[in-house]
Amino acid sequence: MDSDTSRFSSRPSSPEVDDIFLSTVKKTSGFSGTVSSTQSDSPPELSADLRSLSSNEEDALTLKMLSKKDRKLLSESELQMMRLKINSRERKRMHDLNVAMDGLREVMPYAHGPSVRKLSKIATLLLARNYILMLSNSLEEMKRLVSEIYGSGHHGGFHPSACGTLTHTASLPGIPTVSHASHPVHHPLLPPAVSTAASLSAPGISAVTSVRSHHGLLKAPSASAGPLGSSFQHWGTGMPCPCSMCQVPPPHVSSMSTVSMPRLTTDSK
DNA sequence: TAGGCCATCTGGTCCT
DNA sequence: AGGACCAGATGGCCTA
Repeated sequence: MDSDTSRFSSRPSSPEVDDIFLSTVKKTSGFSGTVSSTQSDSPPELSADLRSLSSNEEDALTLKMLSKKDRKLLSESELQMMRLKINSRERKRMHDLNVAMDGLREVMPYAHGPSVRKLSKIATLLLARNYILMLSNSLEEMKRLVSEIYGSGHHGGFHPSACGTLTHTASLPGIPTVSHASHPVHHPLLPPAVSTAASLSAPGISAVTSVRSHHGLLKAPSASAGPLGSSFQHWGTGMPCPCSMCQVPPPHVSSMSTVSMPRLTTDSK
């Protein structure tokens, strides 16, 4: 957490500390509104701004910031440095958040590249949520099918739904080892399920365009749960995927899109 | 040009 | 007391 994440800032225009200081000085020296750091590109006259720090607005600002005791103990320059320190922390915190967001984008099943516009934050979160739901459904489907396959050949000796792992079958006598690397290839579900993430790249792009264009991802999730839910046409040669997940989108997906995230659908900023 | 997205500043609140 | 977290405000950049 204490790592220097400012190096990974997705915003190349992220200001250096000196620029931040200049922008803050610039702001507190007479400008009433907040000053975005992007405005600090042109270096102001630092010495002149420092001399003007004792303006009425500066005083009002510092008076609001601190208690009477603090006002007595701290000089204006100390208050200024404290404000810069707070700003720097907040900036770093947001940078860390952006780094985490970039990390999330990297593992999301949508096309990455210079020609593809980066997912917005809200689109990244929504896509990630749908992706997790889709993977969960894939896992459940796999469990169910494995249960059907191996459960029918034994006398109730296998209960994947209870055990929850595919590798459990390895302990059964006479049953070939089943693992993520060697699952049965005769069933149509498994290859698509494993390659689902890669095959969802195109839907990911549609998610981007959807959000960018008319926020379809945010306002009206379809019955197929948005870009991921509507994109289960990953089964080869244009034929629909035979797995039940592709046939029947889970109802809770769309419901959660609107119920569990009300602010996303109603908050218009 | 309007709207979306974003970074930053700022003050308030909560936690350790 | 200091730091983390949050939300509002503001302005810049970009795109349709």
